Amino acid sequence: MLLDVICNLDFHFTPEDLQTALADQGCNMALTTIYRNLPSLENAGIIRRTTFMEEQERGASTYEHIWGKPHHDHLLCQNCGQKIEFQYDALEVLQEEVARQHGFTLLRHHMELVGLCPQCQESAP
Amino acid sequence: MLLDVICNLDFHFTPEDLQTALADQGCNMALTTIYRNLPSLENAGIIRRTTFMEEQERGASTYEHIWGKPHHDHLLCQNCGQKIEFQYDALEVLQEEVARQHGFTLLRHHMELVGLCPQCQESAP
DNA sequence: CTGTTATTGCTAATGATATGCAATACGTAG
DNA sequence: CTACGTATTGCATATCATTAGCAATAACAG
Repeated sequence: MLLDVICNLDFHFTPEDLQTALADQGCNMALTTIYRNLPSLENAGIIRRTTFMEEQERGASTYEHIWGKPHHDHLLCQNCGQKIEFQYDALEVLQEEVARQHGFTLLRHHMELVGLCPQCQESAP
Repeated sequence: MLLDVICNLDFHFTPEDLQTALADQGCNMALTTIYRNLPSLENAGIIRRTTFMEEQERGASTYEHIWGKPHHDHLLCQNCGQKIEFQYDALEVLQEEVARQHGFTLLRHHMELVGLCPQCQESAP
């Protein structure tokens, strides 16, 4: 049930969002239970915790489902909060390069680009 | 006093680290006060909050002082927790490029590369 | 059907951070 | 130097996300 709801959510969600979505499906699950299950789903590679530095002051952490999706990072509008997924291989290559320069083996990364989306540039220039 | 201690700390610190460091200097400051002052220092561009996705589960957020230092990102060893600062302009250029492709004006970014440092590669291969 | 184990919900603990408020330090005008 | 208004502090307490304890229930094997 939890899995099903997660896979039908299109974007970033908090544990509470999940609870609401579950309730909408007629399934009343305690928040505790959700919190207890999220780590398993994360380890299983079904969801990923994506807390944005930019928003993390106060508020629950967010997740997104990544099952079957290719790796991506996010572009975030500081004004409207809109999040855009992108994939840019050249960036990944350069990150590898940086790691190599320091003798590191790169395992993963967290990257978040913060700016103004086209609409917000117009409305607040 | 707070400022002085911060500038003498070489690396990432939590609010509690600050309290300890202050106490070492004979200055007993309540944690509350430290929490109240950190945002000002952050707005003033003296410190920057650098919570690592990789470590954030449980535990206080960390800051680093950036006053007078050039922009940099971090390479983090997942095994020993060692943090290395780096600067790699080509990466920044590509980030700009990604933003442009999506019509965004890039304001800043948060990037954290996670891997294994040279020492930890040997000891845990 | 019955005993065993895993999962749930509820309530209460935890830990980081924020807030209310009274006490104190500070800065300035006289 | 002194009196007063403002800003800063400490303390105790609140808040909020997350976790842990535990008893009740569901799932499941024999």
